[in-house]
Amino acid sequence: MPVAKPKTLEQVARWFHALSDETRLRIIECLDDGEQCVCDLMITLDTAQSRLSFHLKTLKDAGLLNDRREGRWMYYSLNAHTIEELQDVIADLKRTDRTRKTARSCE
Amino acid sequence: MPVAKPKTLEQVARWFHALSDETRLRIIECLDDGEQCVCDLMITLDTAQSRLSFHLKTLKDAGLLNDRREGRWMYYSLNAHTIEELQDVIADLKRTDRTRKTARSCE
DNA sequence: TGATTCCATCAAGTAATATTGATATATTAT
DNA sequence: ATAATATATCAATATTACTTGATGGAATCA
Repeated sequence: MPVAKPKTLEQVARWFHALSDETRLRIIECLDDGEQCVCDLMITLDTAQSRLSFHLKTLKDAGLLNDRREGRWMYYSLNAHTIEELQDVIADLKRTDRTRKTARSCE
Repeated sequence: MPVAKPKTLEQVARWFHALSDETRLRIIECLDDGEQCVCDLMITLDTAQSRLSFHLKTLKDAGLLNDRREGRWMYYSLNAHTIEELQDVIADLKRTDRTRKTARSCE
């Protein structure tokens, strides 16, 4: 039986928080096609630069994105490792056979 | 090739927001063992009643929990269907072979 | 009926996040 | 060096979320 590595609730909550915003989900959709520089994301997402920068930082600080400088451009990409960890977290929720158990009665 | 059903970004963001709080993650951990009534969750999580009620509502409104009344007690349980949908969302992020693609150069 | 239990909801206060416009920094071009 | 470009960061404000204590409703008990 594979046992999931322990991840702190704090870390998991941070991941989910990073994913809890539509703009950031749109960023992730874009990056799913491969890495992109900020200038391209600005055009694709039609978003003000400082706003985009804020959301990229939020995603990066949560560990969901990698970045790479090339000249004046910053390229962002998805962090595949974190995404796998997230997948594990959700998979753990499905582990239990929920049909079997009901609560003990409270009376 | 299975193509994921479209889920609105708004809905997905709501799911992730519901999961972005440590208290709510702890609730979900508890419910992973089967349904529980609020009074038991209060004891297990050592949480004030109105606070717990707030977080249960947040999870329920997001579609992550089911509830059921039995006498004076409310029993909450995980919504397995939503969890499967969430799993699909994360799985979609892994779809792409990311090693292949790099951005076109910006110069 | 009145009292009690379980829970939801509300109001007020506080904290955390997001948006906007302005400024700063790094890199490259002239 | 000066100018231009790409991006980050800051400060002010607006918005959203969370916590707490109080109140209210529904179900049960005496």
